[in-house]
Amino acid sequence: MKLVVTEKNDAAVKIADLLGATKPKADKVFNTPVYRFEVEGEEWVTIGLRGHILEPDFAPSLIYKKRGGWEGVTAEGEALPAAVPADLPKPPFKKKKPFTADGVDLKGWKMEALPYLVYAPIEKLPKEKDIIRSLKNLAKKADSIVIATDFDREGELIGSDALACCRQVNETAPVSRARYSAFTKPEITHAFANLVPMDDDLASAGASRQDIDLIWGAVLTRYLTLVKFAGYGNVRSSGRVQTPTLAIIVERERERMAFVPEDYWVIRGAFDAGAAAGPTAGDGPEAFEAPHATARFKVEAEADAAMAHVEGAVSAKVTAVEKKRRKVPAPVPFNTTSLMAAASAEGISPARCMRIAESLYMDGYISYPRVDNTVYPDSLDLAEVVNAIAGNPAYGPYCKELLAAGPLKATRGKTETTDHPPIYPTAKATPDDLSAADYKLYNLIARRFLATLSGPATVEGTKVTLDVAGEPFVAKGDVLAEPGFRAIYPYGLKKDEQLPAMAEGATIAFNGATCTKKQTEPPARYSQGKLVQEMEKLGLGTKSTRASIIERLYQVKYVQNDPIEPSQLGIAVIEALDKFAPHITHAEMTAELEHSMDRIAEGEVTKAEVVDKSRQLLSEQLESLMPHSEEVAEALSDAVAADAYVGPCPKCGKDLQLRASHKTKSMFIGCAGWPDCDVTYPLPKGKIEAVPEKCPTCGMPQVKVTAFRSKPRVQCIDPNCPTNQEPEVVVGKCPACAERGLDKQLIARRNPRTLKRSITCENFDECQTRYPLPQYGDIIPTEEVCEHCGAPMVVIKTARGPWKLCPNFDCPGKEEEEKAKGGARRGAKRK
DNA sequence: GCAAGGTC
Repeated sequence: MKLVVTEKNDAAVKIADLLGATKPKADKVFNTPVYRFEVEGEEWVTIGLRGHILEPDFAPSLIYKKRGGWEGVTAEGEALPAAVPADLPKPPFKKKKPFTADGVDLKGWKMEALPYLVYAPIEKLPKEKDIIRSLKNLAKKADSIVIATDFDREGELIGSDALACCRQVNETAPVSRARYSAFTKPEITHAFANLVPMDDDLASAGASRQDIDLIWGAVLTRYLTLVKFAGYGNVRSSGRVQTPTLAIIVERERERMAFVPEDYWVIRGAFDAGAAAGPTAGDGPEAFEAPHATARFKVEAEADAAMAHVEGAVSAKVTAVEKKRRKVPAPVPFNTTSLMAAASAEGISPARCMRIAESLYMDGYISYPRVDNTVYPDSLDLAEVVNAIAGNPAYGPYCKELLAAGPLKATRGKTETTDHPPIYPTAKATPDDLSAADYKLYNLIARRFLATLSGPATVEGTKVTLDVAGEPFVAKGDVLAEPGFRAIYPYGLKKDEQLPAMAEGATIAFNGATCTKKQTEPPARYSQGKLVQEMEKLGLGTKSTRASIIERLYQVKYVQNDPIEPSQLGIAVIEALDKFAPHITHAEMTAELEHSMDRIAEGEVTKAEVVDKSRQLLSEQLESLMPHSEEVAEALSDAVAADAYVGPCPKCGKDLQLRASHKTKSMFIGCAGWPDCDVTYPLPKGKIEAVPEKCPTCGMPQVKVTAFRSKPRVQCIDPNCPTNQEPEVVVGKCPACAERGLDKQLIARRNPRTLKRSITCENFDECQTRYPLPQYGDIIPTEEVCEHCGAPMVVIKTARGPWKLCPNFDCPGKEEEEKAKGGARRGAKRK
């Protein structure tokens, strides 16, 4: 039997389909799907891994022996050579942690252990135990093994790990490597007819990346976390990719802080081409505004002079009319980065974009979403794809036009790789097939695909120069003359700015001018989409990891909001590392690593040499960091306090801070003077941010509250402040009391202690009737009563519009509603 | 309790 090992299940399916003389039979080994088929009478089986199946970790201890010096020990008790320098101080042999009698405990997070952790031996541990079990089971029976993982460095490493697992149970089966770069019959057939040996050097290059990432990440993360321990769950992480990424964000923030705004003045004139002289009503169809030809006056006196010149003028002369047509080229095919950037502009974060894309891919709606390629391969039948999605009525007519216009020709991007095709739709979907968010992304991908097959858009630009008492004004208008790809791809399209028709030499009405003082703006913060592009430019992360790395920065609270803003903690981490361990804060570390890996792959250096050199460098950086621990600790705790600060405590004057309750995992405001001062304030659900402005009514601090899917609102932290008082609203009669012949009122009110709002019976003690209410929105009673449970219906009026509901959570009507909704939408079904 | 890289 021939065993073929691929990187993912999908690849195992495709290879079986393409090579099998017989139709492959889907089977399972334990819980892992495998595919059996025959080639020239021989039995073949393909198995898909799940990416890396082994994971590096530190061996549990580092031992110093009086004879023989340092030794690493793996979990199995095998001695490993560790590149420990001879002059590394001997650990104090105490029976106390972190140093055990045997040596240094590498699993315990102790500051004193860090210099040893740098040199800790690393072993590879199983990560996907189920898959490894299935793989070994097949390998035992294999006569030969073909490693058919992806054709890149990580693929070689994944394959080499898989082979190591196979070798544990089968030492003799011959092994070869299939190298392919597309799932097409000719490509796969060729790869299996021309098998090559495994490239151990390339796999070593990948393994050195793993080791270096682990060592640097673990040492610096533990350092930052321990230097000012803030309780479990407060990890201050650092890594080869995330830290330089954070540094980019912090650098932009520094530029913004250092920015000195400059004043400038803008003059805008009001014109009306419908009349020969002003003043006119100025709101007719031919009225328009145009700025002075000097877009920005840097000197106020000059702006004043221009204003003085046009003062009293009632007409303007059209001195020039210029029309220019320009072509906007159709966009190029989507790869992962450009998809994330486009989705980010539509309000979908890169991480969310990739989660949705993964699920669309798994359900067969789009092609493989992790690609660098931006050129459709020749093997992709474009017309077939167009036909496949034409069933969506929103695309149908456009698809017809495209197909009727002759052979399809697609735009090409700059990156051409052969691993996967660019991202395109693979099946029709309509808003009824998908949840709203899934469809939004699908729609973007489908429309982008059609746009890449379309012609350019033609924009007609009109530039009209006007003269008002010797002062030049310039009116500009852009109109989409020929939509081209814009007919199907409206993303990022500017609205038409149509100027009224004007002839050169004509006189039109001038309705006066305004002069406005403005200030130059600092460079903008990065949006998540822009940051992904910047990371790609700097070689930070990969198509598969960038989104999750940005998400990680949010998770550890180094950054907040979108556009991305660093927290004080994020800034402090970068400042500390920049000062004492600058290597980790720069993208060059990755560039150097890439270079070293190329050399390992070429056989010029060994993995051990590269990793040892990196260890030495880390050791130096740690040595410069350790003596300044007090300074770093103080900077970090000051930053954390600054991030949490909301204002002064009214009782003791110390800082009021945002805090997380350990018990309920919710946020509240507490005094830094606790336990001496017991002042606390409750907070509503949602994201909370401190704002500098005090409450205009009572002078207490305020917070910005962003509840789920609603607009942010600023509110006073004091529940007793008049601004937080809501009138109690009588919404109707209590149905439970009515049943017992009592006439009791149901009242909507907010509990000042918990801030929760509910409808409660005035006779609650006896009848226990209470209905929960949404946190925000005005409550408006109605005369109606729920047909299912008899509770009074209420209308909630929010910014998103009013909606009527039965407040009873257990109302039998709710279940029916759920049933009616359920199943129709995939998104609802999934969660 | 760490990283970054695959993939679910």
